[in-house]
Amino acid sequence: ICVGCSLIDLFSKGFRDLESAKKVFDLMPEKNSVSWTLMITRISQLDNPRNAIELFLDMILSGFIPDKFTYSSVLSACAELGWSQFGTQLHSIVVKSGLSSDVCVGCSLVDMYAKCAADGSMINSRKIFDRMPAHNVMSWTAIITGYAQNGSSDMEAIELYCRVMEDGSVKPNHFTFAGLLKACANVSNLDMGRQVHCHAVKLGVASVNCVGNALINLYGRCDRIEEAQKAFEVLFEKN
RNA sequence: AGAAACCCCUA
Repeated sequence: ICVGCSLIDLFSKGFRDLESAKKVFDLMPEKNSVSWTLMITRISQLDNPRNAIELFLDMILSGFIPDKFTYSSVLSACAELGWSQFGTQLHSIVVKSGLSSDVCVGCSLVDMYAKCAADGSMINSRKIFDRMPAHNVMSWTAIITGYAQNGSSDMEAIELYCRVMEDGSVKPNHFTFAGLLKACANVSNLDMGRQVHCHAVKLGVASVNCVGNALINLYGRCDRIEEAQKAFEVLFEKN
């Protein structure tokens, strides 16, 4: 099984050759939840989340028990498709399986509800977030980005960021800043954006592509072309 | 041996 999994990873991640990876998977004499999850994840990333979910259903029908790795991967596929009904079903299975307290699974649920809410409501996402027993930079980023992406409660994203800073136990990363700057741009809050920009510089992530692009977007929207240009000039990698 | 969060663009 270990050799098969390594081959699947080599073909899919290494050579981007999903077909060969799938052949190895299909020919494996014995499978376990690791090999199933690996194949589901790679199909979701390199092919189509829809096919990943199909394989997940095959996994269940074949009698294998998904674990927290499987659920976070499938929830992420579901989020990408915006399948809210399926997402809710997954949520209830996760709860029944006793996996809902895992931080990765919780993070995936927060993200799924944020992306699947038809009306852009963050209510379900926030409920999951508030009930999570532990948080890390990813769960904070997931909820902040959730508020930033629907555009109706960007101030909440900013308030959550303030809580992260007060708390002090979690260090924001480039993903956090990208989402937060998007929220600032949505409401054209230049003052807040500049403060956030300052923090990003202090933490050394202002030149990371996604942060830099978010800064350019923010300053562009606020008609600050010189500042946008400065953000562009310091990008590590321009594309 | 496997999982989760990110900007802009594509829209």
